[in-house]
Amino acid sequence: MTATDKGDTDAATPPRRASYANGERRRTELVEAAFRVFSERGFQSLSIRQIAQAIGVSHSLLLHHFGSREALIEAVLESRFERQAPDRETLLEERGLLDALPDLMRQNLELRGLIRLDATLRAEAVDADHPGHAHIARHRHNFFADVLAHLAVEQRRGRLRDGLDLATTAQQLTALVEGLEIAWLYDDTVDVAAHVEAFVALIRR
Amino acid sequence: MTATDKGDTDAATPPRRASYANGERRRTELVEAAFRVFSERGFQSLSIRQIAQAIGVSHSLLLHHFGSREALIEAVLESRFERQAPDRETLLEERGLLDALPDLMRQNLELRGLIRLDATLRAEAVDADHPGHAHIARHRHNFFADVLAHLAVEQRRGRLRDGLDLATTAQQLTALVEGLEIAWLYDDTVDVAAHVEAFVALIRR
DNA sequence: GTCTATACTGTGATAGAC
DNA sequence: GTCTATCACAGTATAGAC
Repeated sequence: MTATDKGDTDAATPPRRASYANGERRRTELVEAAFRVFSERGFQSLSIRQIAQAIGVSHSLLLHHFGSREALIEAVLESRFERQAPDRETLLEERGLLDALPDLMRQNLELRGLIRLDATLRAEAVDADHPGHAHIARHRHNFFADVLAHLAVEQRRGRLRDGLDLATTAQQLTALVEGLEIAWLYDDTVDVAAHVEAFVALIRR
Repeated sequence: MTATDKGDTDAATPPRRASYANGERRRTELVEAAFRVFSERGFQSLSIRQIAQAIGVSHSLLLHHFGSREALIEAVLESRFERQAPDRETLLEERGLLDALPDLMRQNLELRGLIRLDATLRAEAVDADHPGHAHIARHRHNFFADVLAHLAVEQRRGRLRDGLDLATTAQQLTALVEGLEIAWLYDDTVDVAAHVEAFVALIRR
């Protein structure tokens, strides 16, 4: 990450591990470069040639490493989720999803391009034959399952309203989060976190 | 429509109104044909050439009448909203938005392709320079304003929970509707109408 | 392994013939 | 009004340079 990385074996010549080919390293670099481009400019309107130009390589190189434009986008998405994962887990365990969610969303909204990417891909990948369909569907399902599990915990602790249908509530919360992202993209004065908080207050007893 | 077009002073064949050209008629036919295609197959994956083929005309003809693929899509969307408008107004006035909304959504979901079109366009037109941006933004804003107005009425009648922030609630309901459409597109067992109903119950006293 | 040049097909759009 | 070229650009695939 940092340019000042002196420990270890540091060198002008890249250190290689046995099992990882250099290709892996280069690929990661390209993913991060593309990540930066996407965060600023989104990806929807960018051709693979434009992306390559912004990074400073030929478009053929990107194709060589990723195989297709979609695969490149997927790789960037994947890295994005991984990057976020550690914080996410900590927050969830310490404070519970319902309380941590607003902060999690506040944090996400710092990367406008990425939110746009999520939202666009989500809508676009609805078709089962879209290249990113499986990836997005899995991600959505995992989020839904997380919400449902956390709701169950909250209910067991008696912190939810009586008579609440958990599956319904989980579905509502998922839809709310996704819908609010769109609303925020159209008007960034929309306070996503506050709306999520208000919903949580609504289902608490 | 007419192949026999000699001169408009004398020719008795097609009765024309002064301001409406025949082109208007043809355009409407094409919109309806495209509407049928979109309803079944969506539009995301269809090129303008494929749309033209499904209708049985050349792709240039569509371009001639609409100017661009986006404009064609917009025209179809527009006709769709107009088609729905009368029912909508009646329902809203008779029963109030909060109660009518679930039925309205049930009705909409009969046209899967159109819902997909709405959802996709909404995400895609987030960019201010997207051709459909103004159209979608206006439509979203109108819906939000409608919801807000109806909530105010409900509140005045004392039918809402105490201490509810109407702007927040309106934003939540809008996001919920849009988010649930996405959820339903990924899994059509999701009961959109029921979830909306449950949310309404949550904010009622 | 890393990278570029180039060619192939399909896209949205335009110009002009009938 | 409608169609047939034709355009520049897209994503992709391949061959080959270092």
